[in-house]
Amino acid sequence: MLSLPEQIAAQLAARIIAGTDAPGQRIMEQALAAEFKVSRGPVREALRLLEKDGLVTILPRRGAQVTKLSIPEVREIFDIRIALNGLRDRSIAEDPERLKLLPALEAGVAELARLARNARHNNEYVEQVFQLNRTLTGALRNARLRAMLDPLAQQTLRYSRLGLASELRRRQSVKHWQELIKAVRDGDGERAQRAAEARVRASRDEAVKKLRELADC
Amino acid sequence: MLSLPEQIAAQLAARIIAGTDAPGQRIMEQALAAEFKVSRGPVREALRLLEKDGLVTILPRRGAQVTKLSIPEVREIFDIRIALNGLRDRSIAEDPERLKLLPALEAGVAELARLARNARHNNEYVEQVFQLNRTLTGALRNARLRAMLDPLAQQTLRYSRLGLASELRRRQSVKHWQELIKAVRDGDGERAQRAAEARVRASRDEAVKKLRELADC
DNA sequence: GTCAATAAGATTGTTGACAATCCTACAACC
DNA sequence: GGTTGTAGGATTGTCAACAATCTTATTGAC
Repeated sequence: MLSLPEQIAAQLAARIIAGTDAPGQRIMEQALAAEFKVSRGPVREALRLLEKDGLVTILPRRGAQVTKLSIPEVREIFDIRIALNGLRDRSIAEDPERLKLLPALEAGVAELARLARNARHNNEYVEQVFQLNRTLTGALRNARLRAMLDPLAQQTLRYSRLGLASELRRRQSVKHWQELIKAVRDGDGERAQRAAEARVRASRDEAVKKLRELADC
Repeated sequence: MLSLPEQIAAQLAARIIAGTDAPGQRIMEQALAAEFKVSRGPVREALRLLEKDGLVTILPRRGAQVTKLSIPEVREIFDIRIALNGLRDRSIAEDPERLKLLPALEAGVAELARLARNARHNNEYVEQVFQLNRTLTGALRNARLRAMLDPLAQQTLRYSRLGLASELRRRQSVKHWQELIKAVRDGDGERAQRAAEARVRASRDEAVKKLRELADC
């Protein structure tokens, strides 16, 4: 059972990720309280929860707004993801119980490869990458690392879509995932780490490139 | 000017880090509200702030308590620090403006080397390491990484003290810092990253070892 | 003697009202 | 014309009371 603030936060998060609430848009406590039929207390707390995940930015005495990321900030988040996803995939590859994860991982990557072949499936492809990441993060023993990774993945989800538009990139990405599977199977932590780092780095570079192109328009 | 919740959070944080409030100790909103002569609202928010930094753990409907870390959890935090301090020191070594940082870094490490020679200075030594880390983190361009690193360093501060008791360890630690200086001077990001990883890894292993010894008593 | 049910007290969660601050529009002045 | 100062409204910050839930102590049955 989710607490009242958590329920409100979840609904707002869905809106923000879906883009219904645009970046930079102001969020007012009163309005949300009226909408959800609660007082401002739980709404305040929900906004604090979303701030922790980076989806909302709170300015003292000036309220909250949907987080608006500049290109350097998107890059920053990807940089952190490179390091932490590396640690994650290394931990998983070195976990004695990693073999239990392999079937799900293989099935997920097979589906990914299928989606990669057709550009029309770009959104499904990105969604599948997100699910694969959730699978891996969920298998993590380090609860703190999990708590840090989930919001970062969520924040970059919007921007990841931009970077995977080309077939070349999707094929390259699938290769990285297949490399990870091998590393996990062999229990080779270093290799898993390198594959993860390369994967997220490629994602970062493409996202930044696409954002720059969009900014020029 | 710090907001009311921030002021309360800062005072509580100081207490927790100093050990005045012991790990596992229950924290009650009412009591704090009376002590700080405010209502429970700001206190609630202060506790949420401390939870974000990991100093306090909030259990739904059961209040807050000073975070109590198990040995595996301490290890988890150090593991994350290995990855993120690596990224930090690499970023700094590759920063075009890194040379501005060198004098402070060199002075700090020289002071560290002086303190390392005498076991009586163990607490000052640990404090100096903490300050050096703050210097580096403060120079970081990536604001998000900074916001993640500061709480992690704070959380491990208590446990770092345990690991640096032996002269061998202190001397080894100084070596790692000197290696970092060289890497920063040369702009060698990879080398800086490796030095940082080795440094924090050694810190982790010693802290975990000492905690295990303490747990046996 | 141990365990379970229950009731009293304590504590967190929520609410609506009040206080402090910020933003906007308009007017006076240089 | 542009800038500064000043109301008015809007919005966040704080408070104290009430509701919901949890903890603890006690009682009773087995």
